[in-house]
Amino acid sequence: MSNAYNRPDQLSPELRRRVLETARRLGYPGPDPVARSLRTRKAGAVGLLLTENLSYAFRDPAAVGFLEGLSLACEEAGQGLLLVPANPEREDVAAVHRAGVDGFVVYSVPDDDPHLAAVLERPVPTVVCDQPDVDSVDRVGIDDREAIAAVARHLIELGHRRIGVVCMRLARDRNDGFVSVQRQREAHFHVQRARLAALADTFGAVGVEWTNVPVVERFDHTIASGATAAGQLLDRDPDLTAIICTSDILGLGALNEAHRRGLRVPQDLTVTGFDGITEAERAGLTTVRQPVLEKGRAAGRLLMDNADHGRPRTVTLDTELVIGTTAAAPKPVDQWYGP
Amino acid sequence: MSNAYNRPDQLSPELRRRVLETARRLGYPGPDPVARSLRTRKAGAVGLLLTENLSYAFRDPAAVGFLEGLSLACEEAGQGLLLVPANPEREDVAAVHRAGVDGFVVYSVPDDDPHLAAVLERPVPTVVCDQPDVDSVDRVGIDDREAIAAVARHLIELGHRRIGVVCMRLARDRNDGFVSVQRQREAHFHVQRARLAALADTFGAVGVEWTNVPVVERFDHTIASGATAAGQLLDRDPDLTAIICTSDILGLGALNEAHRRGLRVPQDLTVTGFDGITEAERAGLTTVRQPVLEKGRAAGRLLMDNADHGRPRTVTLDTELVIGTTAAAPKPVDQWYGP
DNA sequence: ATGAAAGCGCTAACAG
DNA sequence: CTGTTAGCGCTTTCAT
Repeated sequence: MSNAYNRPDQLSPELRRRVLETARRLGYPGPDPVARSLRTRKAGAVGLLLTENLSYAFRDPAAVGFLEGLSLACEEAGQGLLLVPANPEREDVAAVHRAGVDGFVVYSVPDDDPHLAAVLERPVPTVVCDQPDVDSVDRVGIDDREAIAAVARHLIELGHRRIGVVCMRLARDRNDGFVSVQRQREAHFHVQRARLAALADTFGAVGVEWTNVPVVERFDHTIASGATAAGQLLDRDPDLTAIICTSDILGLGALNEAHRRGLRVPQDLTVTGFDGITEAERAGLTTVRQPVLEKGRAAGRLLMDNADHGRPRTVTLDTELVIGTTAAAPKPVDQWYGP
Repeated sequence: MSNAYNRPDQLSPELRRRVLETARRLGYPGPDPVARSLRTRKAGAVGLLLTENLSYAFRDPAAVGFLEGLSLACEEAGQGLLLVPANPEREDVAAVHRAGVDGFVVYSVPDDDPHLAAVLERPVPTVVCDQPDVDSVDRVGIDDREAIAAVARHLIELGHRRIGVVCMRLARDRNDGFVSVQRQREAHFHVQRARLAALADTFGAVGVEWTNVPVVERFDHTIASGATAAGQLLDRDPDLTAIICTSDILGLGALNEAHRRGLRVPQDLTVTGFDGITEAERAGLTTVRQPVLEKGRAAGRLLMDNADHGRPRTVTLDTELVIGTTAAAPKPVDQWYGP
């Protein structure tokens, strides 16, 4: 009977037909997938853990791109994709425990997130992407330091020395405002930490004292947040010649705020982003393009490719500096004040 | 032991702590979610079936909106969301059988899709959204006939009589080109069928012979498809004064094609869409706004709201005609030729 | 508070 | 080709 459903080749087509028909007549709804999974030890699905509310994944274009890539890989392998409802507000890890999956992909999660810990305790393979800085687990990402250093070098060449930074959340607690150097260094989001460190190094190398560089953090990753963050920077230091944002979404917000204040971009203010989302390229934002779709696909393939790897594998994807129309040399007057 | 994990209240905290610690020391990874699901008869997840390749769901803004709403509802209920990899090319229904879920949401699927049939055979509740025209199952959608009739009336008032239509795929077979009235009537995608029928009725009421109205179908739902479809219409009948598209994506393509041909919109050609996606509203497309996010949320809530309903429930959401800048009265010269 | 046992529905292995 | 059986890991019930 089981064979009729699972091994069409093991019995005659005629018999199979008869069995199936009888089963249907008896109201048998087909094999229970859960019982089957228990027996075969295969759930046929990949779990995805995000730090944000589930719905956020569909609002952030970069996350959507990642999901598209991941779903592509799942489709190739005939696996389902289970979005795990891990609300970051609550510490409720139960959803991770309840997920019937053969493996996890963890995307954009702080390294001290209890959900991440719960995933790592599960006896299934895991691939982390971007944020978590976890040992002994497969990982896919980009070279965040080098990627944003390219932006920094570009601005340095243009002559910018008086800069401000807008970054995404650095830890699980909400901290909308200026960020101490200590908080930067202790950031639990690996990507943000790496980008800030690289900016500090690169600008430090040309004599910019990083402790004097204002960095503003935003918990919510929205265009509106980017705008208020840029406003905060400009309020404190109206002489900034450039605002570096660690994401395009924030960068688009900074652009809006500049326009709102009557600042011309790039004549009066340079703005940069990070990610290379469509909206940003359309706005001409100078940014770093990263292959978000490829990241998702690579993560999925790594997970599904069951070559039992002795040591954790790492996939590092390429990025590209995109010169848009939002960065230019600072106005001469600014350079007279400069260091 | 089971109690230690599931009923913290049934035993002393001290004991619980001890049990858990011992378990961990023994390398026990926590209760197996699949075995638990088998026993409790709850998978803790909702399955989503789409007719397209999984990854398509992340490329179409309307689908993304639907997913956002659905994930919102899942999150509320603490349920996971399992994207079922149902490749429409293959007839492989196994993925539906393997899905360990407590219910299904079916979105944008033709009424003769074998995946849909497989879902309906599973002994779990199901909610269909938009496309499938299935009896005795909960449904959420909009009044497609009335929604597009509003567009038709608007164009009629403006004076358009010589129109063409671009629609999405009408059945599972690829048919990129003009559509016979019969194929329109037999369309397996309920939404497309309803919209075409409403257009026929509304224009028919003012004396436009529907058999003379060219309708072009596209299998792929992309901007590029919309462009070539519009081109096909204009090639056959350069005197068209308006092109009605059954989606914004197609409408954006039609807009592109018009520009490419040097046709001014709306002076030389009127173009309309359907959905109300952001990109369309930004382009000023005259369209019908439908609450895609609400549709997803409503579908999820309907599914999760376990009030055992005697009869199937239906949720019909409101739509709104959005007057953009892509529709205007046809040029006088056209009217001279008109019927 | 703890232990023992039944059984969820299936698949894989083996005997006929 | 067909029928029988053990057991996947859990939760629940009942007995101690």
